[in-house]
Amino acid sequence: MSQVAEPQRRRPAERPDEILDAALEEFGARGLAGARMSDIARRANVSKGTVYLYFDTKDDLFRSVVQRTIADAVATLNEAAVGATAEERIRGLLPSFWQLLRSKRFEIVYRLVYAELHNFPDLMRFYSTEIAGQVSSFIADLIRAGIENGEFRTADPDVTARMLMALCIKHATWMARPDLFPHASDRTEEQVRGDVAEFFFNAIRLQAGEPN
Amino acid sequence: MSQVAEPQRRRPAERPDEILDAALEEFGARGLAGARMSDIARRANVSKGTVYLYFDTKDDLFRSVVQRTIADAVATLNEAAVGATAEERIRGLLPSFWQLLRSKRFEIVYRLVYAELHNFPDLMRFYSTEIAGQVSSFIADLIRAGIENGEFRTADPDVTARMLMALCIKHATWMARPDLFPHASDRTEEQVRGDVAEFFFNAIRLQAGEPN
Amino acid sequence: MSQVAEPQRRRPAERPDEILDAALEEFGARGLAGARMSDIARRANVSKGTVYLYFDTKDDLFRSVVQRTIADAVATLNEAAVGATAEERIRGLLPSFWQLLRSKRFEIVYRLVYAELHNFPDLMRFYSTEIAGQVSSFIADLIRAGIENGEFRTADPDVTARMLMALCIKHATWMARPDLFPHASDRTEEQVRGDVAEFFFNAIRLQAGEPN
Amino acid sequence: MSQVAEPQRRRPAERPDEILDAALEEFGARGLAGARMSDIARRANVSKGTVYLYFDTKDDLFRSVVQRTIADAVATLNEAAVGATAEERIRGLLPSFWQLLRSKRFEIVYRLVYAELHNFPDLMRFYSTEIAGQVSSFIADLIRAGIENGEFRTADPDVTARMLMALCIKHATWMARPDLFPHASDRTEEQVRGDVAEFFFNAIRLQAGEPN
DNA sequence: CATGAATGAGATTTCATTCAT
DNA sequence: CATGAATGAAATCTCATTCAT
Repeated sequence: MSQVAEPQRRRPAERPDEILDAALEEFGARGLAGARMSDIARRANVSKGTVYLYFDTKDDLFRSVVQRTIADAVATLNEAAVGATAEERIRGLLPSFWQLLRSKRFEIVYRLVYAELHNFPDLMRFYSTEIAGQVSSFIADLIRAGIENGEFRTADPDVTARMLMALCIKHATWMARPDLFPHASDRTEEQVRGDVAEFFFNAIRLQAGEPN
Repeated sequence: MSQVAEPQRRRPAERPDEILDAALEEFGARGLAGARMSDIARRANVSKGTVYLYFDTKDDLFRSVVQRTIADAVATLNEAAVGATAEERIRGLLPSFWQLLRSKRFEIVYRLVYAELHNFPDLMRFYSTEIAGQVSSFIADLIRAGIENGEFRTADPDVTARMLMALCIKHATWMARPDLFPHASDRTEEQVRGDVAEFFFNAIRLQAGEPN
Repeated sequence: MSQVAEPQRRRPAERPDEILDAALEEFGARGLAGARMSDIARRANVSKGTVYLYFDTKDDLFRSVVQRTIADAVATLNEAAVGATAEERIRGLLPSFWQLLRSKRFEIVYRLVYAELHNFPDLMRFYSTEIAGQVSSFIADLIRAGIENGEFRTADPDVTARMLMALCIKHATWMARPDLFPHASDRTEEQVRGDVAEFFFNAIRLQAGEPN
Repeated sequence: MSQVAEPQRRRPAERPDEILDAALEEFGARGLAGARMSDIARRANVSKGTVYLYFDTKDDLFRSVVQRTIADAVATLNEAAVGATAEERIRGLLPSFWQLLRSKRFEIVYRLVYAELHNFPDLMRFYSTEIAGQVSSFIADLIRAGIENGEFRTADPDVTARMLMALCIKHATWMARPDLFPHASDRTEEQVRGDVAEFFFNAIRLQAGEPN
């Protein structure tokens, strides 16, 4: 009888995630110091007090935002790279790596990491081992295999892996900020990805008749 | 309404530059919102009020810091790239480009630009045309020449220029923050520069007997 | 970034009014520029921040102080002026007009209006139409009636209304500031009011046998 | 030979007056607290330091501004009031009194006195005895003579003098601020002065056949 | 659990005043 | 005498954090 359209009251289990989403946006837009707890709360549709129910301080919230995204990103890493040749396996890996780099969430966190991780040494360590380390050695392994089976020119696999990462990360950054970096505004997402792959394999592919 | 000032002892024309230097450091260490005008003043060995003698607001100071560095960087661009072949000319250009990227001042401003230029549309335009645009087309011209004279594989010169820039910028970034990006901590500055050059020219050099 | 707040103890709806009262006092004592937000807060028994919860800026607070008092004053105007003759009706109006002029709140706001309304054109318009306009034409109407029924000498009713207002306002001002204007320090409130009324009616009363 | 159009260098004797003039304007426009020493200096075409050569503090400058104007005003008082009857003598006095009240300088100082003299007890005393006292008793004397020679109705001369002052001051104020007090915007300066005089003498003139 | 009024430390900015030149 | 760069106390305003309800 008093059951009249009394809308959603609470969904406690989702609260923290909603707050983290809101925080990601605000930190992304204003930076750590510039973002306001009250704006984060408003964006998450909760009161200021509620944020403090789940996160002790602003720094703690920031930490959680970064950590969650890093963890998610690492999970993405499990994508199997399949294929007959090393090149095929690497080509298979690229789309999901690219997708990660181009996701809004990662774009923001990458920027925050770059700009603000100074004062969070623990987060810094976490980031550098989890992301930087894992991806790098994953790719390096594929390259090493390609060198060993004669597909690729002899070179330091780690060094070469970094070349690929540099190309991908920087181009993804540029695509994400056409305002700041209008470099490639004439090319599509797919074209850019193709450009990078072509360039990369041109650099490492063993040419016919070339001694290794 | 009453002070016991113990005022100035010199009045050098370098005041503004000293303040800009101090501001660069503080903005670099804490970001735009995080840096305190009082710390900037102290670092510049002047009082808080003096900063406001030369810069109207914090934002204005930030603007000036970025602008000055961009202007300096662009000036660096005049380095003539000399050499007989296109490859030689590009190799000649690399050291000064690399030096710019690795300079403390540019590293900081690049980070600030990346993190905070959001709210400074005019600066954004300035940056993207001055730096991004100029450097990019300068390199593209060299590559185009190399393609035309048969040194390099046929490819879009602009696309290829961006490959070089991506490799250089990202590796310079990594070298500047070994804490965050410990990728290449086993290699020296020169080795990294050599790695990048080798990789780049392998990708674009026209192989003997390869049709173009 | 860390506080040991020892916060609120009640949350009455009267907060804004308490702050307005405190602000009135401080603005009255020191003027707009001279009053300090911290003093206003202390006088209202709230913290500095609380004032900003209700009023955006100092100017906004000033505006509200003036506006509230003007609105209250205008409300006072509804006092019906009753009596058989025009003179009786005017005499009936005088006490409440006088009381308004002599109220502490109005005295202060009148002074503030006089000294600071320069920079608040909207408030200025509000004040001049609400107060100056309304009171003036209200009195003029009573005088016009008296002229028409032969009680008063023929004269411009608006001009005559202003004579009454000038007498009342200035004498009220003098009574309020015996330090600055020691003119009438030998006479009581009631005597002054009587002096003004006698003088005024002597000026406008049609003498027996005088042609009109 | 080097005597080329090298403009006015200094006129030390006039400096203090120029500064006082500038200060009057600024204090008038912004109030005591709102006026800035630097603006006063600029308006006087001198440097900030120069102001302090002549006046110890801002308060001191304010004091001097007020004092000079009061002294000038008092000097004006020496205007002899001549005429055969008391009414003629009073009518003769009115123009110069009105002129004083309507002078820009006095208008400003009167406002400053009203708004800011709080914190200057000595100035307050000076003002109230010099201006208020002198003018008041000067007029009262004329009225007393008129009562004694049968021109005016019997009344307290001091009380009656204040009536005249109230009428003049308030109307002058209104004329000076047509924005704030648009009361009499339809009447000319001369009309208003005539209105006041007519009204005043109607109130005090002994009517034919009226017992005194 | 959730709220949001209240707090107050601290940041930006202003400006009267000084004094080396 | 005159200057104006420099000072720093003090004012306005912000916002992370708390806690009574």
